[in-house]
Amino acid sequence: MSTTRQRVRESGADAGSHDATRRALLDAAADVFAEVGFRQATIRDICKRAAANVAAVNYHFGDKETLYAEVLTEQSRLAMRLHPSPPDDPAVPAAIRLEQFVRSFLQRVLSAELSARHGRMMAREMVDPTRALDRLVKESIRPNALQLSSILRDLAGQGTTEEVLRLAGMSIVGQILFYCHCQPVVRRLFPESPYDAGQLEQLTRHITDFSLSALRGLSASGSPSRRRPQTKRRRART
Amino acid sequence: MSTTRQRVRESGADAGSHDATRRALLDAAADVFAEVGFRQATIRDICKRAAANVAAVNYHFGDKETLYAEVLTEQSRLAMRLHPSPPDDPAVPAAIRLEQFVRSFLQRVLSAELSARHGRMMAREMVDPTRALDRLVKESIRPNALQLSSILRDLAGQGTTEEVLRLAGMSIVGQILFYCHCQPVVRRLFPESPYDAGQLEQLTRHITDFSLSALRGLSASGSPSRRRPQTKRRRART
DNA sequence: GACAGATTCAAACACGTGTTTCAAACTCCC
DNA sequence: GGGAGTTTGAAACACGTGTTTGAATCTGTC
Repeated sequence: MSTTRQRVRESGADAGSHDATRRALLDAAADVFAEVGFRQATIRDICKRAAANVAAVNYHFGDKETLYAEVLTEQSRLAMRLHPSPPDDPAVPAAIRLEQFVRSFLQRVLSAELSARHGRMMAREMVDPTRALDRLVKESIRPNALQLSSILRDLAGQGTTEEVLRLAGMSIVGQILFYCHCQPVVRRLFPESPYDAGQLEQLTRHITDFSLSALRGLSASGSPSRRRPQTKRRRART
Repeated sequence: MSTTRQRVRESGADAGSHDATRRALLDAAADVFAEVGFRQATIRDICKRAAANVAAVNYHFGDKETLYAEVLTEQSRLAMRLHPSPPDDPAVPAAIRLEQFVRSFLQRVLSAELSARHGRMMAREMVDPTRALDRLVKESIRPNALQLSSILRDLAGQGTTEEVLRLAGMSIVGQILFYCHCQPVVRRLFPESPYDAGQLEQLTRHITDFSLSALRGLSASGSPSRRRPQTKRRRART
């Protein structure tokens, strides 16, 4: 088992032991935070993996929370750099842009080359937020939501209200995040599910098709939301 | 601030102080586990809310994990009793059964009268599983998944493969769970979102419409999954 | 009322946590 | 090579954790 520190130091680019230790800490911390979350992660575990002393975190970052914040933004930028959202190019058909949006989103949160670190950390932030969530929303979640809105606006019919667009956006993001947030359950329900690149591509196509098909139907059924008179609310009677 | 214990004792039905303490512990534990999760919850906090001694948990339940397991199944059964899944009645149109499935699911995980305890605990189990997850999958998640499959089988066209049914099911559950798992984000993106009974009903209708519309499209487009030749994989450039 | 058993209680135990301390080792520059 | 400044290291600190202990109190029964 080679420590992160060794990997960093052997990989050349050793700009002094200060930066090497800092790098090793960031890498080890990314693994640990993704595996067990901010609160459950221990500085001792991180430092052991980075082959650094327990005091290293406080020396280089001040405290655990600052280290976490740096890891979070670094992983977020890394994921966005490796799998960027599609450009907002009006020349590209909106359906294609939606597919690209879904694909890049899925890859950011699930692709193996990132060990799904970003996705796991995001999932934890949503279910069990830390003080870092506000910045995360501002810097990466909200921009993403706005981009999806813009794609959906192009896709939907003229009469579609902002509210329907918002709901449709959440339906799409919900489908994507399901595979990220519920991975332990999906693996138990469908043990044959590989969660590899091939399946990611299959998921991309399914979510895109499912959502495009849904949007076509919603546009076709027109704007009035007063439909379905047959079902009164809550009339289950066994 | 009245403690759970007081509430229990004042509410009559005091079948001896043993059972009263046990009940108070279960209630307090449900609140705490839902608020901060199994690992972050402390026995001292639970006992303080239950107005019981620190040793009470070990005396009545053995240890923290056993208490957690009991809370989990109790809350799960409570949610299922208050908002049961629709019966598998072939006389009811599948579209209606889907709507009832979505509504009861949303109510189980989000409705205020349960303080969304069940939903929060489930969300935590999925993102950060404990040893209780296996039983949860076996006793409540898998049966639910099977019921959804049965509804979808009735809804989809004849040629629909098991795999497409599975994917569609996950698309639907993903939409439902999004509002549960991502509540902190949704509240930040849309501060006006009330998360009340009215919105639950609106969500029920949206998710049902969206999904029915999607399924109609998928059935119509036929079984062959080899479509969309125009987009080669990963050709983003820029 | 007295006794056995059940229940509660304050205190303690053993351990793990984030953080701090300060001396030792190292680095860099002259 | 020496010394200032940086970085590391082992140890300790203060606190919070789940669990245990054994005495005190309560409960029901004769």
